[in-house]
Amino acid sequence: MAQPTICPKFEKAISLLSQRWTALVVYQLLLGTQRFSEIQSAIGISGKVLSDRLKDLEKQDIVKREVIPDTPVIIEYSLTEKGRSMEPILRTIESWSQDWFQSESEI
Amino acid sequence: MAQPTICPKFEKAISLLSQRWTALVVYQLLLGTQRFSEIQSAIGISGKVLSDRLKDLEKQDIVKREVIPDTPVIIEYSLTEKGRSMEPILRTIESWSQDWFQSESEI
DNA sequence: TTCATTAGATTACTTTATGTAACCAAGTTT
DNA sequence: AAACTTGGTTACATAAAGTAATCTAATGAA
Repeated sequence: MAQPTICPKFEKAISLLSQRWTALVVYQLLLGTQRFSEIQSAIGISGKVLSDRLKDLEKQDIVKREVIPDTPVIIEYSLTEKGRSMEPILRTIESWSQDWFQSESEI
Repeated sequence: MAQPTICPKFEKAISLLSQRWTALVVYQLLLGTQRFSEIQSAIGISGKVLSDRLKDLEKQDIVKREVIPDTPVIIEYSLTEKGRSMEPILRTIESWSQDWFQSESEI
């Protein structure tokens, strides 16, 4: 029984998206350029994990990190073209969640 | 600075999809009803975690479990309507992955 | 000069998730 | 009875994520 193997590109995408916080960080940056602490307080992620995720996402060319010499230094994060290209994925999830999940108040 | 809070429905969907293996299990079941061992060998997941995931997905009404009294017993897993409604999400990820990821052989 | 402040990040440590491999149940064949 | 089968579970090891304290480098207050 030769199982059709799962496409490696698809697997890479899935493994990226199934890493905790990744999708929420990208979703948050769809709103525009943000600083470390803005992302942190918006999605409620710990500094340690946000730092890890942003490094991963930078390495994968999804997020761009820009250092602005001010005092204290300002670091701005934004989506690259590849990052922005993920918008349809997030929108599809968003719309599915509206159709199929109840809000707490409806329970 | 009142941060707009992230929608709870969306957060639920994201937390479901960012659980390792969940998306791949659903993707696999889009091909049709399958048995435990078929899913297992198709996506390379351990029995323990597959068992956990299927229980979660059943509880969330995404997967249906059917016991067929044969010998040894046959257990068939399939998607519910809610499960099938996730297809657009998987297809969007699939298409994004084709556009933005290199296959190993292209590196 | 010394101290406190700041944003971004790291470190040490705890808790949770996942992986591995051995084992179990119940019916069947040998 | 012993061995085989599928769909699990269990015990244990490793990896990932959470928490809280700490670091750095520039600056301004005391």
